[in-house]
Amino acid sequence: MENLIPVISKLSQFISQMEESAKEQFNLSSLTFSQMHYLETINLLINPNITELAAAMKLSKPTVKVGIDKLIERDYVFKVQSDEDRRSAHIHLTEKGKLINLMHDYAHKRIAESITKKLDDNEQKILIKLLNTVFPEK
Amino acid sequence: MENLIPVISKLSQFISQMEESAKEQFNLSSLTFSQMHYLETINLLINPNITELAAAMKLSKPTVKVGIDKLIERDYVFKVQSDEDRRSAHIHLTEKGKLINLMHDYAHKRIAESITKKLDDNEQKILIKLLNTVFPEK
DNA sequence: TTTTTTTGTTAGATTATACTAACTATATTT
DNA sequence: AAATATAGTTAGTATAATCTAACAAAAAAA
Repeated sequence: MENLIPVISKLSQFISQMEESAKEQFNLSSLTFSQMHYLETINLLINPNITELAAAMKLSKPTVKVGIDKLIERDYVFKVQSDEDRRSAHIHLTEKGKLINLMHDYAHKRIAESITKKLDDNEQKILIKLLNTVFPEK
Repeated sequence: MENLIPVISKLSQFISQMEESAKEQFNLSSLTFSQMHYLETINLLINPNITELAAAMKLSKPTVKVGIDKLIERDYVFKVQSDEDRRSAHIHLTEKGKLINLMHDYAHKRIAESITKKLDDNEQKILIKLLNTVFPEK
């Protein structure tokens, strides 16, 4: 296990670098970190309302309200009034907001490319098998 | 390669989660993301001056000056006047500031543990060997 | 059908983060 | 030695991010 730690450290740094550079390439540098965090959490929770989003992000509801208003103004998200509960609205990502997913996908693809470039076909197969054991599908 | 992308995606998310939970455990939740970024960059550049730090972070010097003043006030960093150039000072992490390194180390250890837990001794050896091929020492 | 709870909002305040312009002191170049 | 450049600071400003308190409207519980 001790031998694994340093290489995890490098892997972790490498992933961060690739995510950072993907962010630049997708012109998402104008988003603050906080705004990225909103978009990522909305994506994760799948169209949450303000209350759910505030709980997940450990922020007050007024804080989240203000943050979402700004993201609406800039066309990253929109609200859909709920049918079941007329007080509530679900927050959705716009096409522009979904760029954040494409950005992550792109980063992951680039990371996968860098890795496969250094391994032959057989090694690649073994690595994929091992990682799938660690992170099983579903 | 296509098979590698989804598992990279999971790995990337898992690493983020572990870093986040390590941040909480090290009582670094009171630091903003921006402040974490200062500490990480100072660590990376090894005691930079304000000008170098501003360049690396793509921020103006007055912005960085204010940010560093706050980190000094909270005892995360300190300045050491340069001998060669009396205009300049190097920024160092305090023991409290170095917590950020311990935090990352801890996260990496936890990640390594989770991975080894799912693999037998032989599989672990192979994984370490493959990752070392991808990220060679030095 | 009242009462209570929940969702979201408004208002008002504080602190963090960022900028440009202008300045001082020191180094470097001419 | 004088002119220019560099490191850092100060001042002033704008916007982002956060909070608590108080409220309206709707839903749920009594």
